[in-house]
Amino acid sequence: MKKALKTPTMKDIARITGVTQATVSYAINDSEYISETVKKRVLDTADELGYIPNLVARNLKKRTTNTIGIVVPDVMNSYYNEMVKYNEKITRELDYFTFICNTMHDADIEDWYIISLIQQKVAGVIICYGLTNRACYKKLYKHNIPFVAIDDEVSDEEGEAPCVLLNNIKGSFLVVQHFISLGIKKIAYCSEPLYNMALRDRYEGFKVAMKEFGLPIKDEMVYIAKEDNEYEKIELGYIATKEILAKGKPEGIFASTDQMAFGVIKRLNELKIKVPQDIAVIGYDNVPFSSVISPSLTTINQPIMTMCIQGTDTLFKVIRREEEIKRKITLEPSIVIRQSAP
Amino acid sequence: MKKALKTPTMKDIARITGVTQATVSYAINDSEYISETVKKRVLDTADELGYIPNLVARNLKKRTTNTIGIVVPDVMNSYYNEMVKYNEKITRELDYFTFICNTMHDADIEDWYIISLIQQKVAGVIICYGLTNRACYKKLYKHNIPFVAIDDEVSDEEGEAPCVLLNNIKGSFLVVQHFISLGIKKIAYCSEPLYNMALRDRYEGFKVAMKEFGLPIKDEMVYIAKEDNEYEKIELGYIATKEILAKGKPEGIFASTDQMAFGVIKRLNELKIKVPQDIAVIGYDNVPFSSVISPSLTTINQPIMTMCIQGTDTLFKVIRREEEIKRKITLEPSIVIRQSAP
DNA sequence: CTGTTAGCGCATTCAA
DNA sequence: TTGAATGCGCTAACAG
Repeated sequence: MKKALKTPTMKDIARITGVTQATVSYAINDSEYISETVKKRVLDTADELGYIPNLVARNLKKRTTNTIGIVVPDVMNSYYNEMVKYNEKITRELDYFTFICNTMHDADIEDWYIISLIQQKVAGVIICYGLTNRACYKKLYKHNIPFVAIDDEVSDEEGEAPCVLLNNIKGSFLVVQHFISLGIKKIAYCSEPLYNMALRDRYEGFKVAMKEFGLPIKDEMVYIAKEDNEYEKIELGYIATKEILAKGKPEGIFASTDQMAFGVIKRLNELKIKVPQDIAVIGYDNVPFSSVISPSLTTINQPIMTMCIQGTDTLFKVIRREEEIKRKITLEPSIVIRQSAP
Repeated sequence: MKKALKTPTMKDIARITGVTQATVSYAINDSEYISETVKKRVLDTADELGYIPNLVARNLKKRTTNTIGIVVPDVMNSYYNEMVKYNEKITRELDYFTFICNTMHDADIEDWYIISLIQQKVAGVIICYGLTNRACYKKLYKHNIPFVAIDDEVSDEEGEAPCVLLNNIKGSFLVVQHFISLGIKKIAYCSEPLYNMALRDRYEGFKVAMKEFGLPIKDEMVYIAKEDNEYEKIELGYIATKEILAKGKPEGIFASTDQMAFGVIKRLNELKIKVPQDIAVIGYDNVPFSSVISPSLTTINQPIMTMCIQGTDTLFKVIRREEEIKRKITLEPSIVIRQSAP
């Protein structure tokens, strides 16, 4: 059990200052039961020694940590990393640390991370966009780790947990509605694999809306990717467009994520098909780039900041045992109209 | 000191199996000095109880942890988050955990994170794109936390550390060279604030190359943002373009990052200025979107994957005390020619 | 106010 | 091979 050079501990400070280690602890933790003079002496030598508290020891003693885990499919995806950024900020401001858990929708990686987070004794976990491996929810629940799910619903059987939900059904409805308001009825749909509830709901919402407006859904106008391990999301949209155009002539393409929509537009641009004149395109997520691409992308905006604030807020309430919340919050999306479907 | 419900510990397993806690430890850690029969009994009850080792305790005992910190300016930036993703992957495969430290170039946040990482007793730190607060390097060094700097150089005075460097001077040279090969001599330069070595070197490289090719650098053709707290990078490029066009008529614009280049193109598109016919644009970083935007972006490619592998590899060598490395690795960039400057 | 004491859960030395 | 004992560095009763 070799180890780095020793860093000063409370014991060292105690020895030098001529008090007990407990007294040092009081001083460091600014206890009210300690004289100013002793405190000053202790803190001065602590300073001199460059003392930095050992959180591992403190955590062991307190039987809890000031770390949380954030589980996310892919930090490289614009939509997901926005979530990471906001959450990191909120968490940091509460003096908590964040373990980043990038799962790539892989059930085994999810499992490894959840187990490891439990071992690390994290105070809580934020799960963004759902877990492929549903058994993981049970593990967290069983081991008493508070968690919130953002944009995914956790059933009571999997472990009661607060959720911040987005009305994805409504979002898809807004898309179809907008297409129709443009006089577009031949609408194609493309999506990455239906990994999580959000994607399933978007697809479901599309079907519901089409039905509601009395429009048929033709199989050849729907492209749901099987596996995307080999492709980037953008590439997926590109491929989807190829497939769709090979089989039919839509007037509008609804991509279930902006990333895919970028691929769609890329392909259409290459084919010199005019967007939106020949084919209009609508995405979903309103990632920063959607306003940069040309034509700029009409898309569905999600209140990500609000989702994070609500989610983190709820998580910390549970961590602090202020409430035993199982509340579900549902937020509403809105449509952002830009050039690709004006 | 309230606490969550108790989870089973080695002691519990010991009591139930009728052995000592030490024996349980042997079994769990697969020690060679334990009989198969006892080991099986122990592991079985461990399983039954759903035992999960407490890493906090283990870490305290071993006086080291299996966590590292990754310090990065902004996970929402495509260029930076690629680094996070690769590093997370490599680190996870080594059974290590990653604390994400998002600094937004803020010296205070950097300081908070570095101090906290020391408190958390991380095994090492990966610093991407440099720290604004140079004193932080000294702290890590003083507290004996191994670290590597990626795309930043750490002086010996700040604490000797291995670095993975990129030849940013060369990258800028390639840009200027390419402009000239296109017959473009009136080249404008725009950059976000010169936070780190990479950005300073790119600017420096631009000046050096211009000089080498005998071209003048006019003040009005250079836009270095002062502060960008209020703006997104893309917005910065947008603003920079306004400023530059107000003062002159460049034939080419060199943006020090792709993000800024996107803003440049956005503005030019709005003004119906044709890219590259009227003004050619070259970025830097080769982020995934650079191939998606239209016109697609000519840019400088950085071997990010290699940087991560080299960086992490070096860090873990130091962590394992295999070598006391202070080596500096320099990688070379290359130009990717696309439509914006064909 | 300060010292004494007792662990937190685990790994590891030394005996047996 | 297993048990007993020790301590990692810290917090928090409790006693004085």
